[in-house]
Amino acid sequence: MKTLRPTSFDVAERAGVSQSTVSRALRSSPGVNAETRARVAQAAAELGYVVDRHASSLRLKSSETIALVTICRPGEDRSAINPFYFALLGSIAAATSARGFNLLVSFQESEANFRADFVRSGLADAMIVIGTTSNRAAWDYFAAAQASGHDFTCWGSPGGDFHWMRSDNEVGGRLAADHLVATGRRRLAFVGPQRSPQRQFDERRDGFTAALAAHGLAPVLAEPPPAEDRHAQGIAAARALLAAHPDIEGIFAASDMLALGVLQGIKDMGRSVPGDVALIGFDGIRAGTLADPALTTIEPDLDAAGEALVAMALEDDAHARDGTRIPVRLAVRGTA
Amino acid sequence: MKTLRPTSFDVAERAGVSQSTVSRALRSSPGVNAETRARVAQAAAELGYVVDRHASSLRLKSSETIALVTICRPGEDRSAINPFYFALLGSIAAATSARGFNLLVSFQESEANFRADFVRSGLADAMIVIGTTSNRAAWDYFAAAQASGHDFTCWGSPGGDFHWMRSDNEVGGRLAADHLVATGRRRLAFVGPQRSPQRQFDERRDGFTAALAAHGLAPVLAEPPPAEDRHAQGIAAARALLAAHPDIEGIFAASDMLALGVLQGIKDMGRSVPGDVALIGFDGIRAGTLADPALTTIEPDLDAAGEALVAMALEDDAHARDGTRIPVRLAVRGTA
DNA sequence: CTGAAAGCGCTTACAG
DNA sequence: CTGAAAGCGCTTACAG
Repeated sequence: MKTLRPTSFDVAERAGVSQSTVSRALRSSPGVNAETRARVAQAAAELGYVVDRHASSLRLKSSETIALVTICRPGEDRSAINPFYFALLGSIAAATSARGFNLLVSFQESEANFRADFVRSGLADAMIVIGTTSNRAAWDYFAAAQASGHDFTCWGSPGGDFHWMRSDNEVGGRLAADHLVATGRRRLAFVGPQRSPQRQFDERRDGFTAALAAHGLAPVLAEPPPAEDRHAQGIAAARALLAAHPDIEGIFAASDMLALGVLQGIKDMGRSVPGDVALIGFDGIRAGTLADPALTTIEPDLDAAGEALVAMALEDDAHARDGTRIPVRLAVRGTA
Repeated sequence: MKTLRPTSFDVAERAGVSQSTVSRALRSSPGVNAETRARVAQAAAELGYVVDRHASSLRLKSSETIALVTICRPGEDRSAINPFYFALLGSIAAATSARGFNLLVSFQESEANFRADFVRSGLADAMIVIGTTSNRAAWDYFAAAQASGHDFTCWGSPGGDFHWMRSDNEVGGRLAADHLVATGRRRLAFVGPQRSPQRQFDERRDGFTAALAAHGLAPVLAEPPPAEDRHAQGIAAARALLAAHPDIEGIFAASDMLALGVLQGIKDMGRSVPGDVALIGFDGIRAGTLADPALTTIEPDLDAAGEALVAMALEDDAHARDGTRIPVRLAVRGTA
């Protein structure tokens, strides 16, 4: 029942001008008589005319869209994706939309749906890759894709020689250390992957350790045991940590999902938070504010992250070069 | 530094065939010699050739993409979007990708970025609209858009005469009631909007009420007071409810975000969960599993929801007609 | 300031 | 089974 979509020729006929004039008027090209322009706009509105983006993009060789791929864990249920990536997706969408661009999203997890040709097929002008760094096959695929000319920008430098953007992790680690020390905690621990291929967790740990060293302190470093997901890892890590070091007074967890598990683990061990043990996470995910008590965390400026990723992918911002850092802040809530 | 993207003419030259043959071979049209097809595929691979989607879509008049718009609260931070919608977005992405379609996403909140012309501009073959029902201006805009011929399918029937798909809310309400009664609770309450323009919350309440009536019981109906978001509403609602009805033994909240607030509110009143008060939510969001205790909830089958929304939007499933219900199940966790 | 025409890179009906 | 050619709906250099 769909009526044939009107073309610029239909608008031209109705406005009594040529098709070229319709195109110029609608793109607000300079040098179109104001009255003509109004007549065209009028006719277009009456017909419900909208420019065909395929014809337009084909001609202009630009689609004004960004492709965003989110790497998932293999077999992972979509609702189990780390909420941090959904929040990042939202901020990328905002930055994209602010430029009048469209956003194409793709969740990828295995050979069955790996894809990196969004730019080459003309579908997008640039590609951004975010998501879990634990999917080795996915990152190998994207490393190979880059080698064969598919360019992209990613979040968090998951190994490889990628263009990346990430939080100011070191400063975040320092903020966590300083806050814990300022509130009187001395026996501290860092819970996070110690041998991750990516640098993010290392940076958080190093910033934490360096700031503590300035106070003559050294944290216990706890590697979370393998488990179903970050949350489960956090629970197990906290239990083991408190069993081995009953005197721990403060914990800095490498991410909020891990921290939420640690929170549960601390409670499981019969300790109170923040009374017995203070806790600080990293990411600023919404679920942290819903925890009991609400999670104190290091929060990256997500709006800045979305904008910087898009700018860098589009290469239209000389300042958004490799290694730019997204500012973070300490969000003091209930756990520390 | 980007080399000119190769076209089908380049592939044709390299394979020693005509451009039309390249197109046929790559689209696996019938009636192409196997050996020719292999030679073309070979040449395409060597050149890193990928079909230009704009040229292809222009010709085929189909883009094989779905547009998904998510309505946000005005002024809402992207990370504050109800996680249920992110999960739904993920399942829609999965259903879309399973068909080899692309997904274009757009978060909209105010006049500044309302847009409904994805199909008319050729960018997408169909449009799905999800998100908060509390943004009146947005739904007025989409009602007007529909009136002027922009068709779409939405989640939850937010008023208007839309094509919609929603959970089997009544059954969900019944499951909650039966579980609460089966575990010995008699003094029960429903916490949720009573005068919402949309029917979803009413259906959950009605199912709950009807099932209780069969046991000769009637719930207290508590309208959450206005507050910043659903979570804050839940906290306030639980406090007021328990102050007015100290003998309440079980609560069914209209959504998980509300339930998470109710959980906090119950604790604030010095009651234990589920010891003193049992609690059941609705939606099955991830944050519920992170609560302490983990939230018992009514969980819609999101995979089915994504698939049904896409099928209905594409009108390629005779069974996915208006009014189809997505099955729900009771997920028993810690709060009831 | 406006119009006629070429061309973006495909797909497919029409010949052979 | 394969090729030459038309045409999808735009944008813009070229004339006027």
